[in-house]
Amino acid sequence: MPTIKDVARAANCSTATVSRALANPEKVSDATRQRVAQAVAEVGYSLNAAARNLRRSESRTIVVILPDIANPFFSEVISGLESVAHQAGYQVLLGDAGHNPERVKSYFNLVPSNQADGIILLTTEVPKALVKERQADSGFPLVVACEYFDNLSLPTIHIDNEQAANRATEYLVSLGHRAIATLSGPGGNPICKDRLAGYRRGLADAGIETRPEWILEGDFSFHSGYEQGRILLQGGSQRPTAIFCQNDEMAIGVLKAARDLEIRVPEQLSVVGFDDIGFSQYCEPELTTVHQPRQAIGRTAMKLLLDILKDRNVPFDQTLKTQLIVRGSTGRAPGA
Amino acid sequence: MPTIKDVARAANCSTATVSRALANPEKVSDATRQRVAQAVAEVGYSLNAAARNLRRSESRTIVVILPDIANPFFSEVISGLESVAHQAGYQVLLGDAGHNPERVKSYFNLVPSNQADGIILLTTEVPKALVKERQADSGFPLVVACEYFDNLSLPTIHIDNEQAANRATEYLVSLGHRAIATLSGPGGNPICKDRLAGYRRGLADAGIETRPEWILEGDFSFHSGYEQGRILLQGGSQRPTAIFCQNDEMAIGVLKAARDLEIRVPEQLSVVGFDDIGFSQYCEPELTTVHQPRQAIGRTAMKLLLDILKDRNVPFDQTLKTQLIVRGSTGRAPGA
DNA sequence: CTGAAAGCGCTTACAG
DNA sequence: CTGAAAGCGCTTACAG
Repeated sequence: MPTIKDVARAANCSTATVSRALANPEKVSDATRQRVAQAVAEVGYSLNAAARNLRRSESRTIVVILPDIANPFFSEVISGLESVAHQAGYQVLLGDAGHNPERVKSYFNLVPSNQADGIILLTTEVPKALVKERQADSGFPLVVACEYFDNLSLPTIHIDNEQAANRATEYLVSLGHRAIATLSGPGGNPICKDRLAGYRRGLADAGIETRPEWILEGDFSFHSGYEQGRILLQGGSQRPTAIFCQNDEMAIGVLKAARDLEIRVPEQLSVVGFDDIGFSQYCEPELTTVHQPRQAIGRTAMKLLLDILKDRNVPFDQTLKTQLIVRGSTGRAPGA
Repeated sequence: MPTIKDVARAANCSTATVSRALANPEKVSDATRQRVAQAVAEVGYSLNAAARNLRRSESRTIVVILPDIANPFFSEVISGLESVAHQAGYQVLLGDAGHNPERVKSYFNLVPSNQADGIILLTTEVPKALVKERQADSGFPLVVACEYFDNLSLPTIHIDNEQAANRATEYLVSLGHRAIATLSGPGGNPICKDRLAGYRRGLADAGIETRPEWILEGDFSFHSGYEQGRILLQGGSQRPTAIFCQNDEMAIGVLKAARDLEIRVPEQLSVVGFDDIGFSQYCEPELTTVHQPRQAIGRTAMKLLLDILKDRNVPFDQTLKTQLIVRGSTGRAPGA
């Protein structure tokens, strides 16, 4: 591989000048700049990033840690993250945590090892100690998005999960439903607790008592939605007329369970999801769901991290707006 | 950040010894190894990867270029790629091409700039010149998977697209269908041409003439499946009784078009997809489709690339097996 | 088994 | 506007 020395020789100048011509063209005369450009082409030079990173002690790389690359929720968040990063001259390294704490640890280690300048965390399924030592005052460039940690001080981009879940529940109430079940995500997750709280408040405000057997927990997968949906729909004396699911995949699993049990949606059962993934418009019936501004979440999170890296004074956390999208999976309660 | 010097001081030895203790523990005495380990913990050392990369001129990073991160087909391929890479001590940098040739160029540039050791290409939507100069004999470590380039000599992992499409078509014929349409992916893509060829051969072998108006092209999205599905299903004098789609998302779009037009699947229309994405079991009805061994494709591709990097003698390209999965979206032809 | 020393390819403060 | 030189933090061939 040709190095900066080869370019300098070909351009008949020093390596310092080549470096300047490439990184700060305005610090160099027109003639020199042109000679260098030509020499670069001539010898087929490309800058050795390892050397630059070592010298500058920065990598212009941001690591984004995902819980699971297969989750369709994240694709648009990533697209938002990447657009801002690339514009600012940063690359994005996507790290799939794959429910593996060791892997997460090794992604975090990319920062002290000078392979990444900062981290965006899209999951809270990480060793707690790892994050505790890296709160805002530690100087570790870390931004959390989509989810958040209880009782930790970390810059975070999120939505108002309690409010969004509450609106969804209120909407079901407004359709005359009173037998409203819910399917939560993993119970330890703060956003799941918030969504559950929003559901509870929605029922309480309508004077409806919650039933423990109508509050089930899944793991955000199609499959768990299907399994828990079957339990809700064929168990016990009374059947719910509506189910609020904490994400779209589980809601789509519930739709399938209803189909298997020959329960018609929305005539006999209303189903609401959360996220508005692309697929929610292609299931049968189309899914009523809470739309999250996923692009914007990604863009805002990356902006925040880049601002932190530049030591700019930035808003510590930001809450973005959601919107309930009404489609075919919800209707008036039977007999209402 | 503490450096190797700080560790050497704390362990009362040279930096060379520290380096050895960390990278080749067997080259160092037990006592020294322990002193170094303790010193590392004491000063909170972590190796500067930029310095190591510069010195070794390798990055232990593989870049995987995806056409579009939102495409659910790739998640499992990636998981296969990552598992092999991590085991071998490599990281994976996922690059979203986003239909942007400039971005692809910059990903390729990571290799000469010493930020990546090799590239795995999961799309052929890249500037042709970029690949032409990097064929097998160029020494550029590049492996293509899932897709391939016509007339270029590049190590490739793929399936037999012609055969898989042919089997799917034969299956429809065996159900008594003779009015079989197809929905292709982007026509310039070699794998799409192969699948189309398999379809044509299936019809020819059954003595059925192809009809140009029954060979439509989409872009692999839900939406294009829906649009083209409507055209196939409401156009002209005769309606096809079966549609073979070149991926699952388009097939799911076709299912929706059929629903809108009140055409019952599979009673009045059979639909076959390709890929077997997770969603194909949760649409209504469940999709008959060609299963691709996505994990295995990923694993095999990464193994091949790592072998190439180690200069091992390796099979140049490998074809993995597919399987037709019969589900609820196909049935006997009406009146057959 | 260990150390002194060279060198990977850049960038940048300093001097002119 | 340009160059000489130091130095970023490692690894490794060489010598002992």
